[in-house]
Amino acid sequence: MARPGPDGPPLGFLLSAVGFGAAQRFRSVIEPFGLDPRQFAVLRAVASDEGVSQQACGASLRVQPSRMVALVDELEDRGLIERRVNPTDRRARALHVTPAGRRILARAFEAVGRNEAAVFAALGEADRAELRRLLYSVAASLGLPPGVHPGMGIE
Amino acid sequence: MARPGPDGPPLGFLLSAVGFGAAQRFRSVIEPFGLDPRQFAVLRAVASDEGVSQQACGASLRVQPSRMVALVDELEDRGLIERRVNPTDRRARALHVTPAGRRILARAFEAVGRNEAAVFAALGEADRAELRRLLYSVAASLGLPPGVHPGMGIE
DNA sequence: TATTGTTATACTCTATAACTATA
DNA sequence: TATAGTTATAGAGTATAACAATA
Repeated sequence: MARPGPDGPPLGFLLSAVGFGAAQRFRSVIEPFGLDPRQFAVLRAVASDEGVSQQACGASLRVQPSRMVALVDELEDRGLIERRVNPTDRRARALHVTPAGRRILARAFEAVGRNEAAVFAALGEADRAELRRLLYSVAASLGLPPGVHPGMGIE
Repeated sequence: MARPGPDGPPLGFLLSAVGFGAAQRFRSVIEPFGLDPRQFAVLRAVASDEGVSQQACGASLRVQPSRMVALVDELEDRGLIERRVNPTDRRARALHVTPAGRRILARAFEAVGRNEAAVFAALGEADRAELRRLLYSVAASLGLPPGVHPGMGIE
């Protein structure tokens, strides 16, 4: 919400509102798989870095250690990831995705991909590239770290 | 967070992350004035519709009635808005911005405008218009109501 | 009987800091 | 002494539903 103008709401307001809408949509798309955005992020991070420690995983996602515990607890209780002992450091837990976790993740990815296609269906190839370029520019201007979604637990 | 690709994160993820970053920035810009985004929205809405009832204001912003009470309480305690009696319906409160409220709002608007200019400084006039057009397209695709920021209290 | 504003309650989410076991 | 993980506790924020006054 910001200064109103003759040509619609301010760009920052529009950007924030559309981004929020996209996040809401994403949440609803993965909800049928029993995942919320943070759980999805952890599952995806562990899948792409098997054996990562709990706190290292949290650090890359900007999630606090004490929140990682509950997050990993839920995923482990549902049999989607495992805590294994790290032979070189017995304080740390090596996180691994189970076969069931991979199946859920793959199906969720498909649903997310279908949703992306639907949301940006009205835009042609050139428009999507243009939107990506413009968003990167704004991200840089805002000082956002690349590849990290803010608001996951640490600011 | 969604399907990773060779040309960076998925557009939906990027959009959500940048939108969140813009919202965070907005929050930090108005924070020195003692306002959070919802208070700013209420103040702005009342300023542009003097005498509006509390629940009508909440409905236009998608804020629940019981939250409007606390929200208006705070603004009233700080002398920024007033609850007056509505002569035609004594159940309703007519909301009005006080002179002090107008001063705060004007100064906050200035700060928000300066921030907008800074955030989009790297984009030329044509790029801003393009970004606006693309965001409108996505907003329509997401089914977002125009002029309303989701996440203020009712989905 | 419906509506405006209000309050009370219970619930979720979160940060903080203390604790353990290892290093 | 420092670190990985865990747990406990207290606080903020919220939705829900009940309530009083008025329509």
